[in-house]
Formats: sequence, C-alpha cells, structure tokens
Amino acid sequence: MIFSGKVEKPTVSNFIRNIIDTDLAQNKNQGRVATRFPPEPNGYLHIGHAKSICLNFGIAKDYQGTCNLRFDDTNPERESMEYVQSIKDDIAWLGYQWNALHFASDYFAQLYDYAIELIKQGKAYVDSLSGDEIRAYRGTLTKPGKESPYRDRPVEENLKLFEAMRAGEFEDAQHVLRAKIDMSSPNINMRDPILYRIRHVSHYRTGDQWCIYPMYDYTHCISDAIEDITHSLCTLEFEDNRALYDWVLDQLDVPGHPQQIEFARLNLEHTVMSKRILNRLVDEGHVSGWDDPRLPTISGLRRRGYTPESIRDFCERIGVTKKQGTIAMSVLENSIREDLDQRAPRRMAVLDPLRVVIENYPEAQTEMVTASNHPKNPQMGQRPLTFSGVIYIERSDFMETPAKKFFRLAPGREVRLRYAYYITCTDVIRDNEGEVIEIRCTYDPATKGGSSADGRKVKGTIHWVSADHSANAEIRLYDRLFLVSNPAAKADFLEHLNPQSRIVLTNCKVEQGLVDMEPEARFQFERQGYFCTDRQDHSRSHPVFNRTVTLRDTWAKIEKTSGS
RNA sequence: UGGGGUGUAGCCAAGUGGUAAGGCACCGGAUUUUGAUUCCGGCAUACGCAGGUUCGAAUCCUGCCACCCCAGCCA
Repeated sequence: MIFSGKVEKPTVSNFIRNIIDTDLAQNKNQGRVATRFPPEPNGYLHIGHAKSICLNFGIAKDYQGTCNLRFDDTNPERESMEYVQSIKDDIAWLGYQWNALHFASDYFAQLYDYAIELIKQGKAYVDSLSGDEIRAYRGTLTKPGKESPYRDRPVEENLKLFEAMRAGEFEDAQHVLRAKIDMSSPNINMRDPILYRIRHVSHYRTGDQWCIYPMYDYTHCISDAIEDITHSLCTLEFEDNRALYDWVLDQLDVPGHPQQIEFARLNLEHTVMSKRILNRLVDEGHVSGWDDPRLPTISGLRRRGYTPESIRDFCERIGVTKKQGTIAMSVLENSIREDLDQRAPRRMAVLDPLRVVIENYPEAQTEMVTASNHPKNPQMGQRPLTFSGVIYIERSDFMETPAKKFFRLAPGREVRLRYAYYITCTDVIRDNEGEVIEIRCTYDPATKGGSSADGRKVKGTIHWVSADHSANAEIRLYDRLFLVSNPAAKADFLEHLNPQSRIVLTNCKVEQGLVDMEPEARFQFERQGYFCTDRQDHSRSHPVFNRTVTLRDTWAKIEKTSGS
C-alpha cells in the first residue's frame, strides 16, 4: 500500500503478538482482543510511555480489537486533572483514539463491594498493626514473615471495622485491609498484601467521598476484568505481582480473567525516563518545563519538532521483548530524519552569518533565482529567491587557510551559491582585532542558476541569503541533555548535564518567507538540519526556530578524524 | 543460603531441531547544485560458559556464570 510516498512496512512480530496469535488460534476470549493503556495521572508522558501506547493501541488496531484509556488514579496524593488532560492530549497527538475512557476511581464503589465479598469469604481482614510493625512482620527476602495477631479476626468484626474505616471513624494508618494469603510465601507480594489504606485526602475526582483508597494490586486486576480486557500488558517490574493479580481474580466472581504479560520498559541513552529525575530537572530549573525540547517527554519531543509518525516508527523499530536494554539515541534520530527528509520543505538559513560583498555585481541590482522546495519531490514546488550583491553565508563555510579536504570557500577558491552563481573569494576584511568580518568575492554572470556552460566543476555548494532580503531570527540548537549514556545510574547526575545542550543563536538570517509560518511548521534548513517554528515563542515579529536534529555530517567526521 | 526474570554483533532484534533475517551504528564505493538523500558492497564459522542428547542444536537436557526486579499503607 502506498501511503504518502512511503511503503507501509509490515509489523514485525514480537512475543506478545505470538501469544495473541496462539490465543486466537485456540479461540480464547472468543477471538476478541482488548487492551488498555493505564497511566496514573501524576506526571507527563514520555517516550517510554509511547512504547506502551504504541504496543497497546497498535495491537488493538492490528487485531481489530479495542484499546481503552484508563487512569489508574487510586492514590489521591499527587494526581490531578491537569495531568489527565495532558495525557489525553499526548495520546491524541500521537495519533491514537481510545475505545473507552475509564478511571479506576469510577470503580471505587464496585471495588469496595468486592472487598466486602473477600472479607465474607474469610480471605481479607482488617489489620491494626502499625506501618513499622507490618514491615517487620513481613520478613525479608530470605526470611519468611509472620502472621499478624489480628489475622484471625472474625468475619463480623472485619466487616464492622472495614465499614468504620470507610465511614471515616479512624485516623490515617490506624488500620488497613489485607488479603489473607501466605505470610511465608517466597513471593513477598503474597505475604498478606495490603488492599486498602485510610487516607483522609480529597481525590481530584471523587473529592471527599472516600477516605479509604484501594491499592494498585487490588485495583488493577479488577479494573481490567470489569473492562473485559483480554491481554493486560505491563512492564517487567510487575512480574512478581502477577501471582497476586491472578489470586484476586480467582477469589472473585468477576466478568473475566485477563492475562497479564510483562515486557521490558524503554531506556534511551543520554537521557532519563525516571519521574523522580524528570521532576527534579523541571523543578530546579535545569530545563524550561515539561515541554523543554531537550526532554524525552512527548510534549518535549513535540516542541522539538518530532512528528507523531517518527515516534511511532521508532517504537516499531525497537521491538518488544523481556530483555532490558538501552536504545541508542541514533535510532530515534534516524526515525525523525527519515520522516522529515521526505516531507520537510527545504529552506536556506544562515545561523552564523558572514557578510559577503560581490564586487562585480552591479550596485543596487537585484534579481530572482528559483529554488526547489524538495530535491526529489517536484510536487512540493519551487520558490523565488532574491539575489543581490551583498549576501550572508555561513561563517564555517569559509576558511582563510583551508584544511585538507575542505572544499568550500577560501581565498582564490570558487564555490557555488546554491541556485544562484559561482563566486570566487578575492579578499578578506578584518576588524581591529583581526577577526574576519567580511569577505569580498566576484561572481561569474554566466553561471546563473548554479551551473556553468563550460562544464567547469566546483566542488562545494553553499547556502546563502541576500542581506537585504532576509529576516532576522532566533534559532535554538538542541543537543543531548546528558554527557553520559546512563545518567540515571549516577548519584550526581546533575554533574553530567551537557552545558551545550541548548545554544540560542539570536543573529541568524533566514529566508524572508520563513517568518510568516505558523507554529510547528517543519523545514530542512539546507546543509544544517531539520528545524521547526517553536510552538510557544515563534511569532512574525520574533521568529523562533528549534533544531530538531542535525543532518548526517560526514564533514564533521572527517574533521574529527583528521584531528583539526 | 528466598522468589521472579533475562543472556544472539558496538546498540536493538528475528529465530520455536535442518545449518544465524532486519534495523541503528560503523567501514568502503557510485550518483549528487545539500559533505544531505539515494544506491551498491562489507560487517557473528557464531547465539553467556561447560558438558550431554541427535545424522543435525541458538533452538532439547544437565550444571555453572553474569546481569535485572521484589522486603511502599507508590504505581
């Protein structure tokens, strides 16, 4: 299938899809596939969540199934509607539509009823040990725990106590509801896990309706079952929780029993995904906010210029396994370059301008040259550019004493100005400090458009803008946030922040037409990289562009290896 | 001296007893009015290690090693 010039790639198999294929072959769940994405609304989504989103929504789509969005909002402490909204926005931006929208908090009443049922069955009890005591009684990794003295309270007493807990008759932490399983289980999750805790905190959705809140292990499985989820996908750290997930559902008469399958979460080199660290970076002002273009948050990537397509492509490429790995940033960069190469119109922008006066160009004359918007896609059209006798070129495109293999402008050398003329450098002008502030050139009038009838070749083609026909712009260059590949592993991760992760250039010269672009417009600035107008700060009077990613740069490699 | 997982190239990853896909990265070369793109070629006698079963093992068996997760009234 042809799709915007791109052949859609077949989805690669992974172990979860293999499980589903097997289930389907056996007509498990009557051939139905239902997944869900269950974030807690206590933070912003990042690229790691995107992996889970693409997995869950992608499976639903490919198997004609459904994927719900469910907010796992069982801990009122740090959840809010603001997070709910940002999560919904990010998922929609990524290009996914949820089948149904649910909140675990909508199940509070049902969850409470199921807890009563558990108590009646003698499988849950109210424990009145303190937090410290509960921890001590739990035992350790290698030593079994011991049973609470309250473990054998009669059902009636448990019922009365639990109702009193719900009625607000106790202080926080005075009692908890626990499952009665096995205090000597080698799986610590099964040592009478806490099901409910008392928390006199108002919830962003249920207000003060409840003062007891159900725990994750108890809530998640029942929520999945209520929604008739077939495959409950989560990350590896929940592997040990699966026994409890199954235990709870086995005790109760719930609509279904979803299968929990765990996969490895995403790790990316040179950045961090942990909520704790992300929070510090934002709170302490090391970045400008949750949508700082250096952050791996969805809103940060969006502001940086990443497309939803590129993020989906990335998630496709990295695969889904149970092996904990770390993906190189180059994989993400490759995904966005590949996408933008095809769809981003080309423009010329000079980031570090060097003034060039063309001495034999008739003074005050201007003329139009034609530039194509994409070298391979004529349908993207062309645009006229004004050429004149005073232009700006990139300072790095000129070397007074050229290094070996440098084939751009240098005294006595000829280069092509893209789409315009061949020019030859004749002189160098310096200021009092000896810094080159201008160069003088001559142009060959017979090379208009950038080619010569005599077949003479020039090795270099450089970009330019006309001094009087360009606009000033601010351009923000972004690079990896951290210098080390795994900053989260460093106790002093702040010491490893890349001081060059954001460089703001305020004296850039761009094609005039660029200032009128709407926010989030994406371009390739030829020979530089892909850029987008900043979502927040760009305006016609103050144009601001963010560098999404550089172009591949063979010259930089040559420079590096030749050590100059 | 507990339990649960995972080991295929620098980084990901297919592979499910028949002789190691693919991507990223890297290295060559061709084309090129972007040192971009594109294209061609190279890149694991080898699948954590050691044994065993088999005509045949990355795939099965045994033992060992390494790494990750679990002792919140977080999710």
